[in-house]
Amino acid sequence: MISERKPTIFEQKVYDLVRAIPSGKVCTYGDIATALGIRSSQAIGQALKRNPFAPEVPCHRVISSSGKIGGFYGESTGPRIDQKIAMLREEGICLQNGCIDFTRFRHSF
DNA sequence: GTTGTGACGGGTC
DNA sequence: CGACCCGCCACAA
Repeated sequence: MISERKPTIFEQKVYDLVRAIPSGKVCTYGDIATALGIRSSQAIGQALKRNPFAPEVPCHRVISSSGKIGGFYGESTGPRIDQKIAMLREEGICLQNGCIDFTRFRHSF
């Protein structure tokens, strides 16, 4: 059981944006942060990491601006990352040497 | 109330 | 391209 805390307006906005990402598309922390009007992508990671909407919010569609997967879904930077990559592939997203070619899959808010 | 840290980004060196 | 610093939000101790 995950510790549920009261999601702040900020988090709710993050979840809403991430949830709005269509299948086969991805987005970066910076995009979300900018979309929310802030400059802190860390807060995005916090919100996603704390995300009480696990499968509801496709955190795996949120990646670093570097194209790296970062580390979401479950514990943290672990074997689940591979599962996420496989899932992204299923959605039509290709991995370039461990990096997502978000240049072709970047979602526009 | 203060401090430190975190799934980060961007700019600068 | 790698390393360092700053910024920014939320949460735990």
